[in-house]
Amino acid sequence: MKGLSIGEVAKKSNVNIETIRYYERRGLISEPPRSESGYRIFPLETVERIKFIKRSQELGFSLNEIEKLLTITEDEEHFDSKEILDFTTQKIRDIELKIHDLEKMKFALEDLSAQCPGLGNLICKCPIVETLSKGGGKNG
Amino acid sequence: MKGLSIGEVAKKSNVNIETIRYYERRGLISEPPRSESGYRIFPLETVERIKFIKRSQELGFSLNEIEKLLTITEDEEHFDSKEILDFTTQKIRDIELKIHDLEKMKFALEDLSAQCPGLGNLICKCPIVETLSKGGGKNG
DNA sequence: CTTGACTCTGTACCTAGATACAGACCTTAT
DNA sequence: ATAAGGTCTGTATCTAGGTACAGAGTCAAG
Repeated sequence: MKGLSIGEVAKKSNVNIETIRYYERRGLISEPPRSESGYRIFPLETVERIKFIKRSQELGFSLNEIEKLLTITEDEEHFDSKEILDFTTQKIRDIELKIHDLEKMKFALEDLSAQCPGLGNLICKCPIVETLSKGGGKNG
Repeated sequence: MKGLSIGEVAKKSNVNIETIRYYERRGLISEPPRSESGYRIFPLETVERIKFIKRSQELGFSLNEIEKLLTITEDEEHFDSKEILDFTTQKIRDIELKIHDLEKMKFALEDLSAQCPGLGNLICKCPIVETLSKGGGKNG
């Protein structure tokens, strides 16, 4: 049999079987061909696609955003250069802001661990909260 | 009156009033002092704290993670240098991976928009999916 | 001294994103 | 040829993170 069963895809991409069916229902992955008996037969790329979806969620994107990202880069049907350009431009900006704020968090944590170099019971007060308070994110 | 009413905090931090009470219940913000009549009186920093929480969510952290982040940087009670160091080290690594993957997504989107320079109906197929497929994230 | 806007507590409800069955049907190793 | 284990559809349930009342008290302006 060429292709993967739903169980194999689940194992390889490290998600629940039901999640795969759920993504199919939502249109995040396309309906795969079926075997004689009606079993789904997934192409290998499905695993990468699901990993991409999962990782994108961890980066703070919703399934709706991810769907948009995926269709805009793949769907040649209602291809519209202007729309793609607007979308990608906005998304790139979003991503830059995310990177920017993550870097601020990272620096704050580095400061924190630098100030607590395993010395025991030293008190260190390094409020991380301020890190995101000026510039960068939507809440500037 | 020194301090902010819950409505003022909601407006300034751009969240629903109920969200603030919810965060208080969850312990993400500490219980504020009350007026004679029982109204909450929030210190100004609460606004920054809530913005931090909201932004952190957009960066892919759960409220549990955010709570940990906040308490570890502020709580001097059960201060434990080893614990802080372990936590920050891990969190810094997480953040670096996020930045890494966001940069890959960004480059993919830049390629995409570079290939579709507003020319109309050109077909461009630049699957973003592959961008996160090797190295970096938890799913390698 | 009342009218409209806020706030209080408590409880119910909502959305996104899964997960978990139930009951029936394949498949495969013994 | 049968029992264990995978899969099917359809529906119900669950968690996280809020939101929305209801009913009662509070405050500020006219």
